[in-house]
Amino acid sequence: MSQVSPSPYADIAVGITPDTGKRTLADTVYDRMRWDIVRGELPPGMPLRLEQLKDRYSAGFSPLREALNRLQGERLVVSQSLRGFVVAPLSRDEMNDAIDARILVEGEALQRAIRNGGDAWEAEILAAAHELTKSLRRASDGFDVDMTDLERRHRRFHHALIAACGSTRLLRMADTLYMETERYRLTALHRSVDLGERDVCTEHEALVRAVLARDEDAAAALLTEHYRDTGRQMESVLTA
Amino acid sequence: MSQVSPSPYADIAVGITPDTGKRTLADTVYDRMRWDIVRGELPPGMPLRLEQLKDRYSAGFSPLREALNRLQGERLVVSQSLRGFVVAPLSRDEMNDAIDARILVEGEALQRAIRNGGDAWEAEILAAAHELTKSLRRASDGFDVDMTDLERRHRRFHHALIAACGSTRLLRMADTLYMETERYRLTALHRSVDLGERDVCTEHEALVRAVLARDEDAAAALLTEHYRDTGRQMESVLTA
DNA sequence: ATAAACAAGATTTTCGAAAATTTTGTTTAC
DNA sequence: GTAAACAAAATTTTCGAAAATCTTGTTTAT
Repeated sequence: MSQVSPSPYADIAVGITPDTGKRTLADTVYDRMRWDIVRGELPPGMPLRLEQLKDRYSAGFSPLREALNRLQGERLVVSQSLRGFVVAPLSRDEMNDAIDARILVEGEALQRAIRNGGDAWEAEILAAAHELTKSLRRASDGFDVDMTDLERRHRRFHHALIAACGSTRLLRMADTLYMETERYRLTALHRSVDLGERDVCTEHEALVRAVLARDEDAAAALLTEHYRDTGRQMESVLTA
Repeated sequence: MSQVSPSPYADIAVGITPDTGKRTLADTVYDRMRWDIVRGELPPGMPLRLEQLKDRYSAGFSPLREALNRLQGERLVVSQSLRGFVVAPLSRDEMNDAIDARILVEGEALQRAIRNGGDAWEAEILAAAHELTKSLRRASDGFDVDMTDLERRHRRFHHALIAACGSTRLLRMADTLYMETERYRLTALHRSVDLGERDVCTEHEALVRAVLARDEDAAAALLTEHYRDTGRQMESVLTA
């Protein structure tokens, strides 16, 4: 754990980031806060007091509130009128609900991508898989790996698989669900639960093979298994 | 078209409305604006100038911006940083994407509800169906029917079907997608395209029968057909 | 002791002015 | 005539203070 790199999610559509490169303060705060919540820097259940956020993000009330309202739509924060915002809590039930939804949405998206995807899609999958594998192996060999960078690679891979699905909605739902479930994985990692026992790289390879072979059902099944396995491993971390 | 009744969506979870009955100005504006967009009072593509909204909703910049940011998460408005907000445009592609997503999400939710639902669930479906049918028949008999009330009944019915699915996420996605597709239906109605040719009530009845018979596949198929038919009829309204 | 009533403090929400940025229109240079 | 440069107007975004509401602790009455 090192480096300074910012959020690995800066490109996510859910974020409603602009087409032009321009960014408002609210955009930046939104992005940073999202990453802070996903990685657990702002822990589940923490009350988000405006006065504190003001210092932390060097922003006034308006951009902060703007960011919080967006985050609410992605289930990363919850709010009660007149009683402010809280980092959305984590629970086993919520996790399983998120995983099930992810399997539904990404499963469908993957099948559509397999039907629609072209050469560029295949190429990007291979590129993303390679980049991820390298980082993962380096990490399991005990080297120091930049968490943010690893997370960026991880997301790039999962995004690449379904990128050619042809549906903006499915992609956006997948992005949202990715972040929701990632909170659990990163929390587990942080509490040094070894999720590394499995050979994730091999699972990824099998998935890529099925995808490139255009085997819809096999690919969807592998994806489902992949998520369920991860889910099972993470259940141990959660008390409720 | 008469009455004054407010938004029929006041209860929708997506809206992140509070547990307590309290409401902030932002909550109210959000709710009203959402309904204004869905029913086409604020037409697709319309730029949402803060100064105008200020008068229309009697609110300052803060609650307006808050509402707009939430609406953005539901794809009812789009924004470009520093260039403000616009009512999300309507297009055939978008409509079909929304319908497909709805079939995926509600299909799954319906199947789960059929597996989990109890007596109260069944009862609520019958109640909602009855209330909707009455209003629908009254309308087709040429009587004057309150649009907002009809819309409330319509949503109640579709919500009742999947209410017992056991997944907060699926319910929320369904709510969002409901509003997105409803924009097309209401726009079509407004341009007096006759969507009334079909006997929607009969379709509803068949669906209810399959659901109560706990026939997952038949119910999902009927739901799919129902949405696809409606979609086809609405395509005519759209130029692109 | 318990509960209602009240006051003080903390926090959220709202407002309107100020700052920053985009848009529109005009002028100038080539 | 066309395009760059600039100025004016319109608009969004941000700020900080004011208003509204919730929370906590104390007092008072029963």
